[in-house]
Amino acid sequence: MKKTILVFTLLIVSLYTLFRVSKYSLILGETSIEFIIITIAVIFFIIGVYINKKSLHKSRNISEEINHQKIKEMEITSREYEVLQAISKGLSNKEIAEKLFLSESTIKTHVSNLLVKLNAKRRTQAIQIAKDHKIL
Amino acid sequence: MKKTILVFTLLIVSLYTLFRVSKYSLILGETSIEFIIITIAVIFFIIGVYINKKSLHKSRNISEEINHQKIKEMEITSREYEVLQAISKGLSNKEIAEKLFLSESTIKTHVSNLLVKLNAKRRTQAIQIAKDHKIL
DNA sequence: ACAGGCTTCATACTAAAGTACCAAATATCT
DNA sequence: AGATATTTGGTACTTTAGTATGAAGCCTGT
Repeated sequence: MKKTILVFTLLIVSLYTLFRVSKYSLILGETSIEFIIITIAVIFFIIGVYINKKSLHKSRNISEEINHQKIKEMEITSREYEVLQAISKGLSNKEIAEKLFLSESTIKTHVSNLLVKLNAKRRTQAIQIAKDHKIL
Repeated sequence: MKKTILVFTLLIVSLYTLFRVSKYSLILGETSIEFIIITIAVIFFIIGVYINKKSLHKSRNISEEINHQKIKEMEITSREYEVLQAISKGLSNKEIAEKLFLSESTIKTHVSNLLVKLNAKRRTQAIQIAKDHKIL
């Protein structure tokens, strides 16, 4: 938000400056109209590229962000989500159990519940489905 | 390539048109210099946004493209790669076998070889490693 | 023609993954 | 405090995954 305001302020200031410069130049007869037009064109071309890059960058990150709303909708609990993340990293149930200081039985329970909630038959499918829903 | 040429051609034409219009307008005294500047600014701003969007789109796709070179380096054969893709979609060995009209034994062999080549212990880990190497 | 890699498949096995069902401790919310 | 959801864990079982080994047919380059 702050950046947007800054950019637009700079835009207005540069526009105003261009007015003054171009007018003085014309009155003094030193600069040709072609030069002014080219200058303006180049400046605003660069501004266009810059703003677009920024906005695209943001929207790209948003699209790759995790959909927390969807996690709630699917009724995936926080512990289950931790297990899901571990699965996507390629860990086995035993490894996940060690990582979270739990028994393998517990992990199996979580995984089983996850598969039902994600409507998956296997953990590999769960990864795919979770990524489709932008949960991972 | 063709599009780039088209865009630059349009750029030159529009620039030339602006020259003519601005000159006539000034001579005739009908249009203010401010209006011309704003027009040019807007047009080139839009052009900047457009070109940037195009180029970013291409570069983004390139960065997310599959690293075919890496596949060769890891000595993954074409059949093995097909199996790898199927694994990442969450299919079981049986399902992969049906999809490729092969026996489950064959798929198991391919998977086993894949795990060695990818230095993975499980198929889920293979997916993760493959994505890290931009093979998937 | 022959070596070498690729693909295919089988058997026999071990290891993980996943299901079903139950039970208890812990939070959480009203 | 009591209902509810979460988290944890167990047993017993079935299914899938993965390993090891061997073998045969098929291309490809020499």
